Amino acid sequence: MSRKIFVSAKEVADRAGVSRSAVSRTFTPGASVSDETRRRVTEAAEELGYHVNHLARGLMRNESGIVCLIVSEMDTPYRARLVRALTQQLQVTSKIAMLINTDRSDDSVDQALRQAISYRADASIILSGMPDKSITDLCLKSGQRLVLINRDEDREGALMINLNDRQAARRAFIALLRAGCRSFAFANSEAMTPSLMAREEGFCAAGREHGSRLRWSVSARRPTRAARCWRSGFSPAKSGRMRSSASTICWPAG
Amino acid sequence: MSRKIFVSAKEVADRAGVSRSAVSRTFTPGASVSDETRRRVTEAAEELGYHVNHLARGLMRNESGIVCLIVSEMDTPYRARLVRALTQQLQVTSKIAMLINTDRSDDSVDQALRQAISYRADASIILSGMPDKSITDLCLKSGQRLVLINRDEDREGALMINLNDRQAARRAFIALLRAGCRSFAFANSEAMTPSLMAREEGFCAAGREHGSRLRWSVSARRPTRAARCWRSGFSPAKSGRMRSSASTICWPAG
DNA sequence: CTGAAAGCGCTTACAG
DNA sequence: CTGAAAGCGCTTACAG
Repeated sequence: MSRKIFVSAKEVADRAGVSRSAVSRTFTPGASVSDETRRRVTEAAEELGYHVNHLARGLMRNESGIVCLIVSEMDTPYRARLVRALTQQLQVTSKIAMLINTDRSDDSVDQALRQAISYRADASIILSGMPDKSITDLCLKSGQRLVLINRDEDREGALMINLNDRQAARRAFIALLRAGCRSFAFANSEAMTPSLMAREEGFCAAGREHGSRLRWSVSARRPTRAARCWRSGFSPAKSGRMRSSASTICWPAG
Repeated sequence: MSRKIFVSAKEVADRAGVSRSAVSRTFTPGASVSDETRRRVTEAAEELGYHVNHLARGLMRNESGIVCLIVSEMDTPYRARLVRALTQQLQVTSKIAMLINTDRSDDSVDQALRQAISYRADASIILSGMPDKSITDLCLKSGQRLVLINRDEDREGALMINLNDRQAARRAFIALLRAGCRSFAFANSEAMTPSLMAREEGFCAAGREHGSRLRWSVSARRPTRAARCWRSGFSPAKSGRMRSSASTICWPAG
């Protein structure tokens, strides 16, 4: 059905009147080839439209050049920007990004990692979800690097990149304060993940340090659930509920 | 440095007491293997953490399973959503997306396509920019499929997916009209690409068909350039300029 | 159904 | 610097 016929090194070698080895060397930075040989090979390759087969090269070099980006809901502003930045930087270092979408299903991330292994990715970067320890161990054991971004759980041997939530929330408060806001509300989810709680703590702490003329509230993600609510002085006051489906929002209520 | 040691089919074969062929067949849907052999192979593979090497498989099958997504500014809402939908659908059909970022530089898209060829992608989907004919011809000739999304230029042999700009702009007008808007403005870029002009035409045409009590204006993307401006009855009236850096905007001005 | 063998397109010591 | 040769991990006729 699909008869793919890319030109091979052999064809280039024949046209240039050299060995396949010479062709290979010409496309390997640092390999020893005479200028004359290189010239003839390059010329022949150009005429034929030759491109090194990265599948075969990866097989031999034991290095595919592929880095998997594992992410869910990637059209979210934060993730979209992250994915863009990552793919760009990857390209700068001559790597290439493979993008794998995950969903809410349990083994979604595990499946993604299995794909990464199948394509012998040099590394996998996880932006969403958390895979089973058994599969991450296999990756690590096989020599694949693992990068976890903003993941709560720990994975021995993986590179972890985490946001300092407490500090970030603190800065957000200061920024709002400087902008002239004097009445605040902080809406949080009831998921109570470490990240969410750290943000709340950071924001609250900063609030407390800056006087008591502030209105303060913490609410639930789902409006149907009762929400906790504090007012004035950053201490609980009266219950209320808010409409919000976003993960975490904080805004000046004044 | 990076000693990668993934388990191979040979190891699985040894542990299962069968030939490498049997292992290969077990992981090839539709291949003839006895239940007993399949069971032993599957078990051994599981224990060893074996995963078919897609690099090698792609080499033999002459089908990598890779589809390249070539796109610039992918964190833009429209593109981010498109990339997400594409990667998801690709996964459903057992393909995998390779993401390549392009920028404004001239040969950016050509380079991306060269990457696609190097990895022997089964297909390339171009969301941004337009590559040289020479390189697209090479792709096509090599048997790689090419999909162009919303590209103005034509490329014989490539699958073209285009938005019906005229129709879309028409619908936008109707939607605004139904929402109760009675005074309209249409801001356009001076780039005058076929897409932009088609949108303008569609919007204007719909406007004309719905009476003359409408205010109408077309402006330039760059506020420093003089803008064309029509008012009342959808005919040119008075020049003006507008502040806008967006590509195309239309909004009710009343 | 099964295994031995050839071959995919490359890289890399090895000997010249 | 250069080529012949071995080998990467797989698939697929081929003969049994």
